[in-house]
Amino acid sequence: MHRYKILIADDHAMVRDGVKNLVRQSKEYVVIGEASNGRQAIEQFETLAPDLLILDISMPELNGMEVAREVLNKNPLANIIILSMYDDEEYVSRCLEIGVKGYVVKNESGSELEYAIRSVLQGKNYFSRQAQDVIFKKYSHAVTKKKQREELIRLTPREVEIIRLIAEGLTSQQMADKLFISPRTVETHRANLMKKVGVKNAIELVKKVQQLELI
Amino acid sequence: MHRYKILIADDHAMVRDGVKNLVRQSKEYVVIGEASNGRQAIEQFETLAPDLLILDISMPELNGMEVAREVLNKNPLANIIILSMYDDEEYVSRCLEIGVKGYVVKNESGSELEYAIRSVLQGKNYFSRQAQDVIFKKYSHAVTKKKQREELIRLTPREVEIIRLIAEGLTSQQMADKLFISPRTVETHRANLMKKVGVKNAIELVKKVQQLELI
DNA sequence: CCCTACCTACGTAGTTACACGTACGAAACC
DNA sequence: GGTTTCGTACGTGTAACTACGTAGGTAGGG
Repeated sequence: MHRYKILIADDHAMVRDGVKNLVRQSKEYVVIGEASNGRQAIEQFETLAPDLLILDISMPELNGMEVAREVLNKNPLANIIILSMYDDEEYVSRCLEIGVKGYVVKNESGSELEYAIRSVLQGKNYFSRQAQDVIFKKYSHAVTKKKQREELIRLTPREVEIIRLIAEGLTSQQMADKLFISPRTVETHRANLMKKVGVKNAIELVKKVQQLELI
Repeated sequence: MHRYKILIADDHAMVRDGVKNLVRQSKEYVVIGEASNGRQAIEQFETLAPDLLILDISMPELNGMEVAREVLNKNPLANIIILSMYDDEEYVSRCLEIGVKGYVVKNESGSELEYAIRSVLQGKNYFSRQAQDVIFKKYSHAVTKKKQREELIRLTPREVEIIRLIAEGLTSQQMADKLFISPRTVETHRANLMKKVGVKNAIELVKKVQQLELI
């Protein structure tokens, strides 16, 4: 019978034992190795070729994220779950960027990790609720900020139309042809827009608008 | 004893009953009204002034999101939870933008809604796991796409430097002064950048780079 | 009826960007 | 030792943008 091979890296034996116990409950998984620092984790990953690597985020030598980055550099398809004490936004974002498949905050229940393991081995991502929360907050902050700024700078419908075309890279002449107005009118709108937004050329204008529009 | 007043709007009596039952289990809440369409929901909200409005997303007359928008327009501090069959990305995003405090997918367990009610009345937001998932996916897609594209279009360090300055709205002359190089050199870089990225002017260039950089 | 906001349009003059090239030295890579 | 990549630099001509104005018509609200 095939069992998924799991490698655990954490500098606290107690945590490793906890994970081992959890994993042992299911016949589908087997822990084939342990590491207590980042350097070891990388070495063992290469010799043991596990199906899943569970990494504590804080370890001596190399921390979990650094290990993840190195492992994923050589093996982009590696399955990695990060265990962390913190649901720090910076950590979560960076883990996402690095490409780890799971992020579990330690104070969640054990079943959280269990579920994460199952999901990741099925090819899905699993970021625990708290980890998602931080991204969610980031996102909703962005959305509300967007609204606030939209209210600060009020553009007329025509101006919105114009600025979209500017952002698409059209010249005044092209916009004029498209809107059946004089290129001079387009330039007036452009000038008004720049004045409203408080910038001094079209480049900054587009940049500003891009920022307000969605980011 | 003070009880939080709740107004329920859903076109299915069964759902309303379900919610009522759920709410009745706690002495802290009381359902003070029901509506079976969007128009009614708004009217009742204004006459009853509930502490919390639970809105089904699909209703005759006005749907839940439209109701939410109207109510929040007049009363920006209103507490609103949206109930939905779908974890559609579009819905979730729009609800966030509108400013609802909670979004619960109906096939989640009842305790999900219970928790949402509690959270929202405590002043927190609550978007159920599935709803967060869509935002999460959106975000992680963005992150991985960013990485992919970064690899597709490889810029030299100097080019990165130049493009940042372009994005700040500097003219070629200003960049030249800043970098102690000829303005013609700056223009060469600019031209190379436009060629690499595949656009035809600085505006599009900045727009493109903005997109790749974070969104 | 007045006032404000909006869309429209123009003039002049100066600045900047863009397209099309070419070219050379340094460093890195094969 | 050749090739590629990168950063540097220039010329010329056209197109586009920007700054500074002015100004008429229309729709809506007070």
